[in-house]
Amino acid sequence: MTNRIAVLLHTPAHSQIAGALTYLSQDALAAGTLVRVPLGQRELLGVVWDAAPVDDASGSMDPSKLRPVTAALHDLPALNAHWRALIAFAANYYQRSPGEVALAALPPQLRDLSSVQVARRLKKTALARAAKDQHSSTEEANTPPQMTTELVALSQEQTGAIDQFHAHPGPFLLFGATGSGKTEVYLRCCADLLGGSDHAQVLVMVPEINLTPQLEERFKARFAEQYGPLAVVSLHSGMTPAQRLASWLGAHCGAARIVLGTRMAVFASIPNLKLIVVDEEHDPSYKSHEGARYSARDLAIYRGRLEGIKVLLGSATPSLETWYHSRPPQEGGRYLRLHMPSRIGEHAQLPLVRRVDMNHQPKGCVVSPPLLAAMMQRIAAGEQCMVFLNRRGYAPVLTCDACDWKSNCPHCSAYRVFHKIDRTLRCHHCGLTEPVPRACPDCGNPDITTLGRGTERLEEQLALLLSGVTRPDGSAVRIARIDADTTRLKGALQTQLAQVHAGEVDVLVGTQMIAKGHDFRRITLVAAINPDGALFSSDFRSPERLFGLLMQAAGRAGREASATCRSEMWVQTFLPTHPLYEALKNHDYPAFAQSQLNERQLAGMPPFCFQALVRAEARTQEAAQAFLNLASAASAHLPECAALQAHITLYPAVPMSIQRVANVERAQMLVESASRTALQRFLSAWQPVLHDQRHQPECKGLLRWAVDVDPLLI
DNA sequence: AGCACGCCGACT
DNA sequence: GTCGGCGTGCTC
Repeated sequence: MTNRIAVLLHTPAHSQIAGALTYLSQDALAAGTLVRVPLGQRELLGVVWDAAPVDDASGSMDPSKLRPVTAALHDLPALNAHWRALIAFAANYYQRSPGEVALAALPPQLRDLSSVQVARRLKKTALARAAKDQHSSTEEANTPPQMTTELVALSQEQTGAIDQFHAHPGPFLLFGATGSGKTEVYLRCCADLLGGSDHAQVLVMVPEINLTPQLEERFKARFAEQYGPLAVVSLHSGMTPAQRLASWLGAHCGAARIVLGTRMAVFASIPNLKLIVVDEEHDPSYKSHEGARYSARDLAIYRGRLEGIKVLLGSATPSLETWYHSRPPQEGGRYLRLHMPSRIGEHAQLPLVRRVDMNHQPKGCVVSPPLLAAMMQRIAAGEQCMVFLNRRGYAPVLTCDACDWKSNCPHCSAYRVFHKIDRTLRCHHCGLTEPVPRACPDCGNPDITTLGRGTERLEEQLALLLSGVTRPDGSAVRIARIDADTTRLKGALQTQLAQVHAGEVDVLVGTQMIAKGHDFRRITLVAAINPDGALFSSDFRSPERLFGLLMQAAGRAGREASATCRSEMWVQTFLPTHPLYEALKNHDYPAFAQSQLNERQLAGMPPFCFQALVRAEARTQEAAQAFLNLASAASAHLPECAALQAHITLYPAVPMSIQRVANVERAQMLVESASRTALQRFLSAWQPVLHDQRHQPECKGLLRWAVDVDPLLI
């Protein structure tokens, strides 16, 4: 037992065991080797870490207390230096322990399997690989590759983008309008790099795989043929543990040439990685909301630089951060912008954006008369309409006219939403569901009325408003609704989408769920019922998200619209001259982005500053805020923090916008700096101070806290 | 993070 | 008398 081995385990960022723990081993185990080790009463999976300096924490520990490694998973190749560097960076940047990040990046089932079981799974993968090799060699022998893949002709813009991709090191922003053929560019870039060397692998990330089955299908269709069915694997949380393990092993052992996944895939072990594609890079689901709050898009950029490979981000409405990074190089831009402004196809016109000034419509109307008339016309012509409203349920609040009672949630600082279908009041934050009371619980008044409207009520209202309209064959209008309520059951979304595609629906009502990723070719009219809310939000990223959503929704419209009848995007608004809608009308993302960037620069907001948020949850709001404010004050007494004070702004603790969820009080504190490194150094030095505040008497009732670096929601 | 140990309230 | 709440502390 001569070798001392540093091992990462799933342990939290502070406490006394945040770093690697030291174990003894007969053999010298290479860094990246997976091992099973004892910790207290348990046996855990660990990753052998790069040798620590001699005087690390274990140096001060009694050597006789060191315990031996139980077993090493020698059948599994060690995780390589690039992977370890990515884990180390992510842990450091997002203020978590390397052990937590490393172990969370491995398939969960690996934790439960013995070394023998792992060897068995691996053999399966190896056999599969052998079968695949045979498959591809016979393919190659029998048919030349160009015969097996039907390549569509590229547009001039696509060719230009691909040429630039090859000529430059990247990273790239593929800024392409909806329908400009971004996916084909991804496919070509992947194909080119996969063909460049025998074992090359690519990683393709998508926001949510269940929302983009079309992309997955296209990649499978294109590459399974060429490299065998096992060469394309998926990696996302919807998979069973066994599937995830199989995919992960495929990627790790090199059999999988194309790894397709959600944000978690950025941590996959892909030894011969040559390219990372991040589709819809602006999508907020690339940011993790629990555990280490990482941004998979940002880590993709880092990983690309680390491995010396290309990274291709794609979007029609990039995040302002990415847009800013892709400004011209002479202005300091670090990403190369590849522009594809045109839609492909015969009737490739962008939809006409029409703004309805709701100030001049009948008071209280939901669907304005001109929009209703336009929808009727489309339905009569046999075309489809899509209407969206970002609120599900029937009405967001119930209220008593007599005493001003409102349908508050007893456990959250939010209203419970009225769902007419089962006459319940449901809290969308804690899930509490109760039947609607017969009368006002406070004063007994039987007249309880609804305030506002959700998709359920909109669907009902549209059914009424459109009841007199008939389709070309004389039958009645068919209305369908898609939101989190109608798609709760597994597979329900796919079924409902199929109905829309099959033309069994004339009017589709839904939340923003329907605006994302789906290609409804027969829809020629898209309408946003009440999008103004985002313009008044306290979240400075709201306009950016709204613009993206409306652009995306507009992109749904009318890829099959006839030349004589152009497709339309309708926006009902009380602010028709707002610059956001002005830019939308012109389909001018660059103008919108520039105006937003100007505002952000003036206000000193990201990307012109860097932020971190400390969130605290406690039994009482006082305890949550006391914890944050005490930690803030204590930082002044810590030399490392005090030295950075000039570059750091610490804001006072404030309640979160939804202050209480499930009887837990929530508060947050913003930390800001013009320098990313200053913020990083501050947070690292501050971490132990934050941890120590737990013991203060004022913090009694504190439940948990977490640091969120580069938060999306402020 | 788990999992012990440990010390106070309502039940077989 | 025990079952069980979660508060503190420890794990190489």
